[in-house]
Amino acid sequence: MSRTRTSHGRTGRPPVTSRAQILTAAREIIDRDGWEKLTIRRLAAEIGIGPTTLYHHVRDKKELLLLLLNDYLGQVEHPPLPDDPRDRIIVATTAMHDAGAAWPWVVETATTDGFVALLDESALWMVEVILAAAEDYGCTPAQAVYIFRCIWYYTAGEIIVRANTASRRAGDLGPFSLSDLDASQVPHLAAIGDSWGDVAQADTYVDGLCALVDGLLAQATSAKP
Amino acid sequence: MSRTRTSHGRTGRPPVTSRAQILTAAREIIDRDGWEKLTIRRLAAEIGIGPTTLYHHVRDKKELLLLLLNDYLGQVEHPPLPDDPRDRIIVATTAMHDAGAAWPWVVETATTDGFVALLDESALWMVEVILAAAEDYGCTPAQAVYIFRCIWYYTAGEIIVRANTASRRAGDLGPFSLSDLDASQVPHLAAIGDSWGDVAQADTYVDGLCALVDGLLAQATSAKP
DNA sequence: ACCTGAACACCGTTCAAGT
DNA sequence: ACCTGAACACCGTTCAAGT
Repeated sequence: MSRTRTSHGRTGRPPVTSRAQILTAAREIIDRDGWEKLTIRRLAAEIGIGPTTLYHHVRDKKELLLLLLNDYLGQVEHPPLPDDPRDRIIVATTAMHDAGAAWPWVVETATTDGFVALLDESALWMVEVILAAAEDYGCTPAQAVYIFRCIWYYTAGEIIVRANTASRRAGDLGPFSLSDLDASQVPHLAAIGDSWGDVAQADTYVDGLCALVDGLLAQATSAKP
Repeated sequence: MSRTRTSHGRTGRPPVTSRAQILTAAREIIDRDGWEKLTIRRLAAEIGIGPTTLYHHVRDKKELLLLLLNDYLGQVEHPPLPDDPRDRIIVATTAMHDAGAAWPWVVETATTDGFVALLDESALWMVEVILAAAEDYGCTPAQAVYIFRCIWYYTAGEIIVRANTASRRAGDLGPFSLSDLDASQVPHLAAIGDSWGDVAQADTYVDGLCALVDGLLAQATSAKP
C-alpha cells in the first residue's frame, strides 16, 4: 500500500511516474480545467508520458478516481464536534457536504451503496462520527447505518443538483419560464410561477438536513423499524 | 409544438423521421440495450438514417433526453391520492421515486435546480400534488417549494445510489470488505463490519421519506424559516 | 520492469455538398 | 427542405513490440 518507490538503486534517476505524482497531476488538471477535463489521455500528457504508460500504475479510470477520492477525503479537516449527538451529526454531515460541494465529482465515485468499503480509514472519520453519534443517541447499529444512508442520499442529491445548476448557469438553457403554465392544470405551480427561481436560489441544505435528522431520530427512538 | 407532419402533399410517402419515431426508437434502445447505449449514432442506426440527419429533428443530445423525459413522465400513471396532506405527499413522492427508479437515467436530466421549468404540464402533476398538499397543510408557497426541493434531493440521491449499486452488482468491484478496518480508528464502523452489506440491502426509501417529510412539516408549522 | 506507438471501437457535433 | 458522407476533436483500453 504505502511502499515508497522514490528511488530504486544507485542510478539516482527519480521514477518518472509514481502514484503520488499521478494524483498531484490529476488534481492540477481538475483545479485548472475542471473535473470533466480529467481524462486518462490528458493526465498522461500533463505528466509527459504516453497514455498507455498510465495503465502500469493504475488499473482503470475508476481506480484512479477512487485513489483521488481517498486522497482528497483524507485531507478534509476535522471540525470541532459538539457534545450533543444530534448536533454532532449535523456538524459532521455538513463537513461531508462541504467537501463534496467543493469537489462535486466525488459523488460520481461515492454514489454506490457500499462505497464505504472502498475507503481508507482516514477518509471514513465522517461516517464514524455519524454512526457513533446515532448510537450515543440510543440507536442500534442497524438504525445508525440506516440513518447514515438516508443522510447520504439527501446530501448526494443536493450536491449533484448544486453542481449541475452551477454548470447550467454558465450555459445554454433559457433563463426560466414557469410563468406560461396552464393554471387549470397546475394551479399551485402556476401561482408560484417565476418566483420559484428566487426561492430555489436560497441555500437551504442545512435546514433540510436538520428536518431529516430530527425526523430520523424521532423515528428511531419511538419504534424500531 | 404538436404540429403533425405525418404527410406533406400527395406523395403519400411517410416521412422517414419524425419526433415520435425518434422517441420510440430511443425507448426501444433503452429497453433493449440499457440506457448507456443510447447514443446519437446508435439511435440513427436504429432508425436507419445517418447520424447527422438526426440533427435536423433534434438540436442536441440534451434536447433529445428532455423530449424523452417529458414523454416518459407524461405516461406515468396517477395513483389514487389520500385525503391527508401528509400522506398525499408520501404517495405522490413515492410515485415519482418509482418512476425514476424504473428509468434511472431521468435523474441525469432532472438533477438541475429549475428543471421543473423544462417540463410539460403533463409531467408536472407530481410537483403540483406535493406543492398543493404542503399548502393544504398550512405551508406558504415558498415553504412548499423548499419542501419539494428537499424531497427531491433525497429522492434523486436514493435513485442514483440504487442505479449505481445495481450496475455494480453485475460488475467489477470485490464482494465487500469492511471487516479489516482498524478498530482503534473507526470503532463503530469496525463493529458493524460486514453486516453493513446486509443492512444496506434493505429498501428503506419510504421509511426515510416519512422521516424527512415529518421533519419538514414539523419545521414549517413551528416557525417560519 | 517499464515504457512505447499504433490500433480498436467508440463518442457528439459540424460542415460543405448533394437531391 | 431534407438528407448525406467525410471529417474534427475527442474518449477508454488493449496489445505486440521495444529498451
